[in-house]
Amino acid sequence: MMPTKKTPTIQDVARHAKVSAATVSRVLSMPDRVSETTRERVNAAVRDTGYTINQAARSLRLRAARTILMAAPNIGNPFYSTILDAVISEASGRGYSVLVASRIGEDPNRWLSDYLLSNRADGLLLFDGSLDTNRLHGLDEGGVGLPLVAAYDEPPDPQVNSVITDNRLAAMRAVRHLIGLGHRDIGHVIGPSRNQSRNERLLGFEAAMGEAGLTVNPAWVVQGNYNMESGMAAADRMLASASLPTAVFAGNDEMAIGFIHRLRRAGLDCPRDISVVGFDDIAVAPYFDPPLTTMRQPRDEIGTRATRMLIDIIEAAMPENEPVHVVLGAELVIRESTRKAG
Amino acid sequence: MMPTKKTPTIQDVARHAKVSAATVSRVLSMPDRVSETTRERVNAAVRDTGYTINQAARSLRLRAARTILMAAPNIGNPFYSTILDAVISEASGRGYSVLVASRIGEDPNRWLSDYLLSNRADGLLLFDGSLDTNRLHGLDEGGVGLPLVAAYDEPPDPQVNSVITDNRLAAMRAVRHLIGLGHRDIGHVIGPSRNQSRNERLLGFEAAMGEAGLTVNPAWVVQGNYNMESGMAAADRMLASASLPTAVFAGNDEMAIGFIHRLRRAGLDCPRDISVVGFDDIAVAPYFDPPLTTMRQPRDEIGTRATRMLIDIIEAAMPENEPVHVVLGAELVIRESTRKAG
DNA sequence: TTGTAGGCGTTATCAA
DNA sequence: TTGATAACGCCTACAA
Repeated sequence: MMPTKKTPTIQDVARHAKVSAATVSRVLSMPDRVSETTRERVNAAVRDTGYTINQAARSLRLRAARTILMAAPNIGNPFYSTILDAVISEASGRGYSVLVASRIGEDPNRWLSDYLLSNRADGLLLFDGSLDTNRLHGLDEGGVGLPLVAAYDEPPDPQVNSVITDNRLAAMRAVRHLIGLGHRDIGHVIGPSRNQSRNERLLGFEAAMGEAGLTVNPAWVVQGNYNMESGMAAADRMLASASLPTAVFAGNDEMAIGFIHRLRRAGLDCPRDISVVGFDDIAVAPYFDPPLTTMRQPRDEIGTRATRMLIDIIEAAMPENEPVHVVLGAELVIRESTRKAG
Repeated sequence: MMPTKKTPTIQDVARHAKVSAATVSRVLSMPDRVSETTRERVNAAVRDTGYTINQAARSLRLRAARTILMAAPNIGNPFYSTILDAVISEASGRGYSVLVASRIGEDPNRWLSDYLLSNRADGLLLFDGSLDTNRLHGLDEGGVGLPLVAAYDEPPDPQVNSVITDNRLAAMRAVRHLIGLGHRDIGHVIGPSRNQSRNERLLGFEAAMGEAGLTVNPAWVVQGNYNMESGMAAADRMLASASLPTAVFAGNDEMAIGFIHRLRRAGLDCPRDISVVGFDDIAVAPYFDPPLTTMRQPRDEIGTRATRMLIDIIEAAMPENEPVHVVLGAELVIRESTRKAG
C-alpha cells in the first residue's frame, strides 16, 4: 500500500507551475487578470497535481461557506423532499451546497445558531412553521439581518422574507368548487393546530361557506395531523356524528387518502356518497382510486423561488430593509373524487 | 440601526475571561484538563459574549468537517427521503451535519471530488447505483480509502462498503407468495436497466419461477422506470399481449400502483383478475385500494446502519482493509392486492 | 502582470 | 494547570 500523499495545496500547484500562490489563486478566481501563458501553465499544474481547493480554508478567509441550510419538520415527507429537490437544483446551479436539518427538536435556536453563526451556512431556508422566527431574529445580534427566508407556512412574523402559497384563497377555491357542484353540507379535515397553514385553510373554508350563506357544522370540522393515519381517524369521528356531510375539504392529500380509505371500509364510496377535495397534489393523487381532486401547490416553484431569494440576499450582503413576501397561487385540479351533489 | 458587531472569536472570550485562547479552547473540548474555577470563568465569558465556534476555522485546523455527504439520484422520491431522514437523525446524534446532493449529472466524479477532497465532507453515503464506484475509488489517490458506504443498490464493486437489502431473496419470496397462492402465469414489471437492484430482483423472479417448474413468458416481463407513470405503460404493454398473467410481481410499489390503476381503467380488477405484489412498502401502500401486498424494505435501518458505518470509518481514520457488507432482509407484508388463483 | 506578506479563528505542541 | 507560538490553506492589499 502506497504511503499517503498529502492532498496538494495551492502552494504545491504554485511550485509546479513556477509561479506564486497568489497567481494560482488569481487563475482560479479571476482568470482574466492573468496572462494567457501563465494561465495555461497554472491550469496544467492544477491538472497534474490533482489540486482541489480546500473549502474550509476558503470559507475561513472569505467568511462565507457558500452553503445554505434547509430546515424542515420532517424531510421524509414527500412534500418537503420535493421542495428539497428544487432547492438543491437551484442552489447548486449557483454554486451553493445544501445542508439539511430535520426535526429540529427542543432548542431550535441553539441548533440553528450553531449552524448559522458558526460559518457553516450562510443563510437559512425555513420550512418549519413551528419555529419562532421572532426569537430567531434575535440570533442576529447586530440587527443586520440574518439571511433567512421562510417558506410554505405563513410566517407569523411579517418581518421575515417569505415565499408562501395563498392558503386561504386556495382553500376558498377548493370549497367553492364543492359548492358549485351543489354541495351544501360540507365538512373539513383540518391540520395540526401548531400549523399556520392550517389556520389559513380553515379561514378560507369558513369564508367560502359564509359567502354562500352556508353554516358550518362543528361536528364536521375534525382535526387531523396531515398524515394518512389521521385522515382515517377523522373519518371515524365524522362517521360517529349524527349525520354526514355530502362533501369534505381535506387539509391535505394524505388526510384525504386516509379519509377515503376509511370511508370505503365503512361501505361508503367516494365520490358517490361523499365528495372529497384534497390539497397539495402529491405524486400518488392521480393514481389513487378515485383519482384525487385537489389544489395543486407549486412545490418546485416554492423551493426555487425561496432559494433564489435567499442567495440573492446573501450575495447582496446588505441589510434587508424591507422584507419581501412572495405569494404563489394554487391551482384546482379536478379529477374524480368530487362530483355533483344528490 | 446598530453598527454591526463582529461575531466574537475565541480571543474575545479569552480577553473577557482573562485567560489565553488556548485555555478557552480547552474548556470547550476537554473541560477536565482545566481547573474548576477558570472553567467557570470561561463558561461565563462564553455566555456573556455569545460566542459560537467558527466551524470553518475548526475544519481547517482539524482537517475534518464533521459533515457527511449523501448522494441520491432523486431526493424528491419518498424512498430516498425516508432514508435521508434516518441518516440525518443518526448523523446529528453523533455531531455530524449532512450535505445532500441529488441528480448528480454528467461528471459525477468531478462533482464528488469537489465535495470530498475539498474538506467539505468527510465521507460519502452513496445511494446512486449509476455511479461508477470503481472510478470513484480512483479519487482516493493514495489508496488510503476514501470513506465511502454504498447503500440500497447492489454495488457493482465488492471493494466498497455496503448496506443493502437482499433483493434477490426478497424477490424470490414475493414470487413464492404468488406461487403459493396457486398462480402459475406470473408476470414481472422490472425497473430501469441501469439499476442493479432491478437485475437482482429479476434474477430472484426467475429463480422462484424455475424452482417451481414454471416457465417465464417474455411477453409478461416488461420494463418500467420505478415510477407510477411507467407502471401504467407496463400495464398497457401487457394488456396488448396475446394472453394475460393471473399475477404480477412489480419491481416497486410505485409501478404496482400505476399498473393497478391502469388495469382498473381497462375494466380489470386487482386482485380479482390479477394479483399484484409490490416492493418497498411506501407510505401509501396500506391506504391504496386495494391495500398493497409488498416486500417491505427496512429503509430506516438502511439509513441508520449506513450512516453509523460511515462515521465509524471516518473516526477510526484507518485504511479499511476489508470492506464491510451488511445485507438486510425484506419482509413480506400481505395485504389485499394478492389472492388465491382461480 | 506578478509576487510578498499578513491574517481569517482554531487547536496542538511545547514550555513555564 | 496555563500560556505563547506556530501552523492549517487561502485570498487580497500593496508593492514591484
